[in-house]
Amino acid sequence: MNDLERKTFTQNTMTRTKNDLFLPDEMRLSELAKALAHPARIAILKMLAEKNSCICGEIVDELPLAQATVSQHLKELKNVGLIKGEIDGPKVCYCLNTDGIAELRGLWANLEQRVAAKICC
Amino acid sequence: MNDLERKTFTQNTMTRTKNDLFLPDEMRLSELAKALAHPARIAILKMLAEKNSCICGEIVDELPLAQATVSQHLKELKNVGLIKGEIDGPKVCYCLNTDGIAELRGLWANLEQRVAAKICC
DNA sequence: TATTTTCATCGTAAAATTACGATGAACGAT
DNA sequence: ATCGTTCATCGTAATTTTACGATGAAAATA
Repeated sequence: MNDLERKTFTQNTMTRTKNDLFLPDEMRLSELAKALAHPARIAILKMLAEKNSCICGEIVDELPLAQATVSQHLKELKNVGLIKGEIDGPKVCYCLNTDGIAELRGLWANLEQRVAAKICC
Repeated sequence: MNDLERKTFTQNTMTRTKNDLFLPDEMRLSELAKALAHPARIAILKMLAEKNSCICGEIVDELPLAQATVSQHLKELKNVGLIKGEIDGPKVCYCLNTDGIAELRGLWANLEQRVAAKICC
């Protein structure tokens, strides 16, 4: 059973038992959270929000990381759907992906509502 | 320069240059996001939200993971401040940590506002 | 006291993440 | 056509994460 098959199975049943794995929303939110699980990637999102869009070189210049490393972080953000990249001559213009941001907002809002104002034992 | 020194340095300056690292809020949000970066830990938070509190054994029973693995996930959630654990005889009662949840809500809300409604290049 | 239950920790293996230099491809400029 | 710039990718090393069986500590129970 590969990842796709497992995901599909989970989606079809919409239940979670001992032998099942996790729900689609849990999987997706964890993916998006993983994209935020490094300060450099958060810094990148903030830069793109401030400047609305940004060529790759500017991002590299502002981060304390090598160009190859920043490129790797950008790739992760793009793969998970939080940013987009558009080739502009020899440069690449990155910007926020509204759809991915909205998806993250929704999934987090859902979890946030569940965990709001709970009292401990 | 160890982690504490680096964090203190970053906090003192509150600026980010090529030779500096990341801002405290970026570091902290990435830590909290990392705690959400696994579907099992999200499932745990949801369980604790539903039942308000939960003994460790119930969590283990509902997750498709071994007891040792679940205990490790619980430890990570506790270390980052999202849950608390209280010893109750031979069992341990886990519950959400309101402070940690609130901190995550605040940090995410801040980032969310920045990235809201941006248009791509 | 001996036994059972509950859970954390240890040890360890496999996989993923992080980081960087080196290389190469694509493009504009000379 | 050649050169410099820009950026992705490759290869690789170090670290971290994930997972589980085995073990041990603590408490209730027999």
